[in-house]
Amino acid sequence: MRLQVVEPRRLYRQIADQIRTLIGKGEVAPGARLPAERDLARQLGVSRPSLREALIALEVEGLLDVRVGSGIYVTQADGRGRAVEINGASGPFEVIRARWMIEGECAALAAKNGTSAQRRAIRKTHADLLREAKRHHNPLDADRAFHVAIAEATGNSALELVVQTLWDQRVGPLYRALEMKLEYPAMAEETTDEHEAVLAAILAREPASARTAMRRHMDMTKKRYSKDWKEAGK
Amino acid sequence: MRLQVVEPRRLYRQIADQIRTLIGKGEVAPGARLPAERDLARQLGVSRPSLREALIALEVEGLLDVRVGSGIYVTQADGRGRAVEINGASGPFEVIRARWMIEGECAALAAKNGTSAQRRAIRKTHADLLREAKRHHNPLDADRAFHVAIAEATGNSALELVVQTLWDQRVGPLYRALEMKLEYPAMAEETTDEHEAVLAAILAREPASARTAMRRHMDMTKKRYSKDWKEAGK
DNA sequence: CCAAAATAATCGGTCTGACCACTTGACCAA
DNA sequence: TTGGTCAAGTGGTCAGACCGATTATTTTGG
Repeated sequence: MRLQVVEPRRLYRQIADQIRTLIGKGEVAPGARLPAERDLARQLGVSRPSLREALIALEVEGLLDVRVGSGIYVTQADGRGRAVEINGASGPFEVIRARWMIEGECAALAAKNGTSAQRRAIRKTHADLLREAKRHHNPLDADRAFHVAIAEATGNSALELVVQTLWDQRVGPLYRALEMKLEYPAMAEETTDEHEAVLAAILAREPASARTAMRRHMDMTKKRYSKDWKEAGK
Repeated sequence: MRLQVVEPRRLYRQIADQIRTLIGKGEVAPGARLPAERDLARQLGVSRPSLREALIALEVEGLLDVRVGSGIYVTQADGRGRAVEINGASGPFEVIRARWMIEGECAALAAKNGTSAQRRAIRKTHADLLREAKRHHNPLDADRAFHVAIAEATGNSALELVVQTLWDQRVGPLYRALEMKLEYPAMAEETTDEHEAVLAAILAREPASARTAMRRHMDMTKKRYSKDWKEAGK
């Protein structure tokens, strides 16, 4: 029996997602005015403070422009900015592809050359990751630590640097828009198996299966991204 | 007459600025917990909804991490990418090893997926490289351009970033000491064959031989380094 | 005595309702 | 036409309350 994970998701994010999707689909034209806060709140079935939190989040993201006494307007620079982002900073799928290649080898090298202390460090970061996920915290930091620990176990600090660099690429606005949609605590559930497969292969000192497990993790990550990519309505 | 537009800054922005400054100055350590919302609001002399709006703005910016029932924490994201650099830049041989792995695949991908325009760009950088070497100039910049052009031809900007990152690792003190010993103009002569083999394989669209040629180039580079390494007398 | 379970204190999440300040546009008067 | 006035609509802010989640503490059972 597969149960759906409950959503302890904060209200303002759900509201922001909804409005962001509306803007993304072009159902509200750039420059257009949104309904008044009170009306919007009533239509969405939420209180005004919650709606305001969502509006402020969208304002910080640069999607909305709130003018006192006048109304809430959709920023006009939207389409332009998105095109630049896609052509500019490394997109999520490019990063995933690169990580598939590089981190797969890292996992193999870690299984082959990692010292027992390094393996212990990997296990520790994995334990942290599980704990964070179980508490419904944002597991991003722990996830990063896990992958970096594996890279560290290759004994090659240049590879460690590369893994860090790629991971930190997700600071970009495109990434953030994507991850806003992802239900991290729920996602952590899905990734648990993949992470454990990687960990097990490294601890067992099996380079080939470590590489396979890591590549599989990347494939699944890509799949999760594409799913939300399409749902976001482009 | 030039007049300045008056700007009645909204409260949540003033609050967010104040907290952001605090974090920037390091007066609250990364990972540390902020006072409870009610306390913070009282200390700042504002209502809780206003404070919450500021917190949400900072959360969207990625500076804070709000955990239900626990507290508000400063994100640890700052400067963690520096860990490797601080602990000493990656050594030359580590970088060569990583480049062997990554640029080998890049060459294969470039041969497989590169557009004709990208291949032309690679050829141009190679021509520049030859010209610089012939004039006994320092060919380092041209060399870098050649490798980056190949990475660019993979069509994956993340890989391009990685190649640049690894190349730029040679700013470290260890590298500098090593390269001081290397007679670059003379070395350029040796590398010419290797570079041409890579170029030819990519232009011929033969992924396997492109990978082999690039790996051979890296092997030879490593050999040149070790030679001077020993000559330098440790 | 210790570990597990129940309890209490703390903290963020959300809502209701109210009042204030600003913007806008209609209307009026000079 | 010009300037002023005013009222309606809108965002800005506040106070207080209740809920659920988390965490530390106490109690309980072995």
